[in-house]
Amino acid sequence: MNPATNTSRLLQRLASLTPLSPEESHALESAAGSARLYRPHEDLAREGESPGHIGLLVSGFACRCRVLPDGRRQIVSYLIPGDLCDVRHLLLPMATHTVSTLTAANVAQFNRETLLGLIERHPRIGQALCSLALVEELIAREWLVNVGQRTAIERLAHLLCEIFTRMSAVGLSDRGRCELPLTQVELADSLALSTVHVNRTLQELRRQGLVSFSGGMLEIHDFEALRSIAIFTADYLQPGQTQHERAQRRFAPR
Amino acid sequence: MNPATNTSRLLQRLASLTPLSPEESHALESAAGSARLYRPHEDLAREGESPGHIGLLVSGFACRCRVLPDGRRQIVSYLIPGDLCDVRHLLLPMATHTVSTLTAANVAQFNRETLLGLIERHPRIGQALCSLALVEELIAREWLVNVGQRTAIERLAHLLCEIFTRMSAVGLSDRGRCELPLTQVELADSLALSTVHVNRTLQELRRQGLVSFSGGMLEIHDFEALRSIAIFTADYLQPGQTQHERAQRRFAPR
DNA sequence: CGATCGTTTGAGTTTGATCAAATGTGGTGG
DNA sequence: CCACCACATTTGATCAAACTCAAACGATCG
Repeated sequence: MNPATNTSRLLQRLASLTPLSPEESHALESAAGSARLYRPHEDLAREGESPGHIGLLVSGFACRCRVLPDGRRQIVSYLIPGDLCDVRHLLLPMATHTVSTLTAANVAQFNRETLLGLIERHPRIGQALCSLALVEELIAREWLVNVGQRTAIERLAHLLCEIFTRMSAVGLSDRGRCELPLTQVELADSLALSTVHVNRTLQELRRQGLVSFSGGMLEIHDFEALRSIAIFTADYLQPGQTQHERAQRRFAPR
Repeated sequence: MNPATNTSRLLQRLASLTPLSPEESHALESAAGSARLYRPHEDLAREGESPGHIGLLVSGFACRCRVLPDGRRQIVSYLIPGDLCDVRHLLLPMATHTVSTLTAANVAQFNRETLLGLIERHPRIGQALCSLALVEELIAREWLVNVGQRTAIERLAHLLCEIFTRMSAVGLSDRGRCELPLTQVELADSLALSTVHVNRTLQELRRQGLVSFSGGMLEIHDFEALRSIAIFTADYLQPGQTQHERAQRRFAPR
């Protein structure tokens, strides 16, 4: 891992969806504003507002969530380094979800107008960003399947597989381990389970020797077994790959 | 309602997101291939395949769903007239969901290359289509909140509110009524409930005098009450509107 | 050294699932 | 026109996954 620039993880992800020329990459890179540091549990965007810039999570974790008037909360996605807070605000003015940091986080800002101008000159960049948004949609759909059809243990296993795979894709995993600074309350709000049940389900995964999860660190001891419990496939995370490429890498992603 | 052309409902929806010039509209209109008629329960796209064209549902209903290897099925969205089957295949080659008709359906085909060429000449069209995809993402997220946080009766009420609002937006509702050719099995697979429970929940909505639903026709007797049970707001369906516009129309959508 | 936050454990409850069967409702073909 | 079939809806009875409530335990921190 070379020392990451603000945009390097984003570019890494874009490259796997829509190949960008060096100039295009560079143009995007230089459009990024300097990063601002946020503290844990600060809001990056609030439901109903229309921010004038697009944030790029450089480091740290954040989540996107919706809260019903009576307090029920559903986390609808996690943001990891390299994720854009809201590509959709380029085109749709109003935020329909709140985005909050989970940990301290560095967020680089793209000015909305600057980015729109950039896309006009480099349509490929627009395509790439749009692809990124489409992948987010696939993830949202997979979460729906998860919460709708899988049992508690399958759900949890699936979430862990997904996050680990995404972390790996931006070089943030190492020998089966990655950072994962989530509390059981947050897991519960993601999986639509109670905290108590998440706790027991986690214990079951530990008991089976599949994962360790404590101190903000996730370690997967047996990815194949976890994946099989979860009925997880990474297709939806790498929709740019053809079947053939995927087959070749089947045993590679660690 | 003037006699609808193949693309008129699509154009109607696009107009509310990204204003298109008459030329742009016309260009898009003439890019549409002739419609093909499908029978009920035919697949328009299959998981894992990469279709060479983009379908536009001209009439009829369809659904997008994922099936787990053991048969559990989650419907992840409904397609109504004016919806594109898969904008995302413009950029992402592989289908991650199966799309099937629910009723007989007319589907106009856009050739993928033609449409990409069109977008190159008219970037605004690209923007508009991208916005459309973003709205689908918002819908998917709302479904996640629905299945994750709402009770059975809230879920069902929410789904009915959503579909009715979408049907209204393309001129397919009339005095509180719209077509809705879904079986209770399909409702169950959308809401992550059992058929039996959907049946009982529907009865409860009927008992409260809120809706009628039979023979493929939905009638909402008290939208306000239904909406209040569902904790429904249409924000996510009309994200192009500013707060102000929405306030003005609050009492208008019928 | 309390205070706060997160995790863990136990006991009882509820929502919605499952199973099984009865009752419509169209369609088809004799 | 009726017998039949497939499919959808409805009802009843039982069951289980996950929830709620309550309390204890454990870290971390000013």
